[in-house]
Amino acid sequence: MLCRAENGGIAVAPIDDTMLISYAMEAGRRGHGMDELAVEHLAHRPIAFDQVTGTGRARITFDRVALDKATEYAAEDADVTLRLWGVLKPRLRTDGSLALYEQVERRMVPVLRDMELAGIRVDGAELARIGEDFSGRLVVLEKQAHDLVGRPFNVGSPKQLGEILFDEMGLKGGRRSKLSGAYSTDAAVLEELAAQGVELARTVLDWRQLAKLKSTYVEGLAAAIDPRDGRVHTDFAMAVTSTGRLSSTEPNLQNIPIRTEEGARIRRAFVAEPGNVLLAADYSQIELRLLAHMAEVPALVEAFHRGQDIHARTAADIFRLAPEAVDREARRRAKTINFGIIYGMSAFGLAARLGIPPGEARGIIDAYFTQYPGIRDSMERVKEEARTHGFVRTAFGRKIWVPDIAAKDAVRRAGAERAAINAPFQGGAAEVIKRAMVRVPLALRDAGLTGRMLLQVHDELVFEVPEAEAEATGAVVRRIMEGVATLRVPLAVEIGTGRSWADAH
DNA sequence: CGTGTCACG
DNA sequence: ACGTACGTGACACGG
Repeated sequence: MLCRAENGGIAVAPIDDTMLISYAMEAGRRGHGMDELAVEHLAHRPIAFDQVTGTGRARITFDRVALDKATEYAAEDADVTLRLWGVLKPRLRTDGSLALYEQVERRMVPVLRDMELAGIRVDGAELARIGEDFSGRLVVLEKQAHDLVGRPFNVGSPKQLGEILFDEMGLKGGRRSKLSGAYSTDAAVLEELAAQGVELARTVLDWRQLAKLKSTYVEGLAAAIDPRDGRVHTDFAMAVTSTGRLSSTEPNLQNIPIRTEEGARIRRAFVAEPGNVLLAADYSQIELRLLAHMAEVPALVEAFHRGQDIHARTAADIFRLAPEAVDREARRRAKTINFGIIYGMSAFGLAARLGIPPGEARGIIDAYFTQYPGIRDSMERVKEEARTHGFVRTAFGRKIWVPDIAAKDAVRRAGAERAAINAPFQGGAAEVIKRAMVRVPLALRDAGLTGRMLLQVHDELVFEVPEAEAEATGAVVRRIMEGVATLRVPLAVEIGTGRSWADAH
């Protein structure tokens, strides 16, 4: 990254970044780190960091590396970066990716820097209380599991559990994994057993949920609170995913629980500073809106313009029901198939999700494509584009490479076809929210508002704002987020505020 | 350190 | 006959 020195020489707003230049052109095709780019574009393998600092136990920090070695390493780093820039920068224009890079990706760097620096307040005392509660319940569940089996075992060991369920207890439904030959004991398997009345399965499911929440979130999050400000600062990665999405690490703040009551307690520990509220702004059904737009499906376009419940509308269309005849089950099935379409599903996959025979699932898919023929055509075009060029494009022109589309192995190839179908939706949504992210902070400043953008969770932005500014901030955020793209359907944003992240939904 | 599992969108 | 919905990251287990 080539940067202007500011803030004590810490890079904040790049002139250019070879990682992002590469990512703008070749997402999905390779990694974008300097070493990998140097091998690919300069036929040069840079000095390994491990080689300079030592490996394993011998590793030392860079400040203790001998000056001549440190100099060589650092100088090479600068040299390689400049040479990569000379090769890659001119390609952006001919590749057609210059606008994506300059107007979206590069402008995201200082935006994400501000978000990472700001962090979000997490109530450590509340996490501790949740942890105490979970610990007590885990002890009870563990004893219950041991009693059901008749002896102690490690509830957290899938291997031991599988052998108990399928060898000792002789239960049916044991699927052995291809690689290790171990029985699968994942949630789908245990839910099936629990439905058959196997008490141990429900106990383990409950234990697993609490154990997951306790180790990853209660303890992991508590350890990540910066004692200097009581806040958690994630690290957003801009060039990791194959689709244009961000990712978040150490800690990952893009997978904080919400779906269960126990999970929601964790999210309630994410709070605003006194006098402030958290404001959450979510794009409503953004991937389905992109589907309606890209496949030009008249019924779906109309439904979004009218503000209809899109899953209920789909249910009415494919099951041939009057709108008032759509019950919860029909809507649930339609919702599952709508998601399935976006994921490039198979009849088998849909059958597994709905718990129905594959033949019946096939019938539902046929009805869907009969009702919305534009979607079938659009999916075929996308697969053809992938086979012809090796990449697909989002509605805004980002190339997403799908190298496995040419794989000899049919299973890999089928997986690549599903990824190719999904990429324009997932990648298109990622671009919409990135465009909003570069505009919203400027718009807030222009409006004299002082709130800060803290988090992005794929279709959601989280802000911390003074209570008195909440309403005005929501109006600005909505205006920008809904206005960043003009599609055949409107973009809709749902906004909520509250003392905690859970309350903001 | 690979595998299984599971948290999110 | 096969394996089966897209994209991530973190943790525990066990060799």
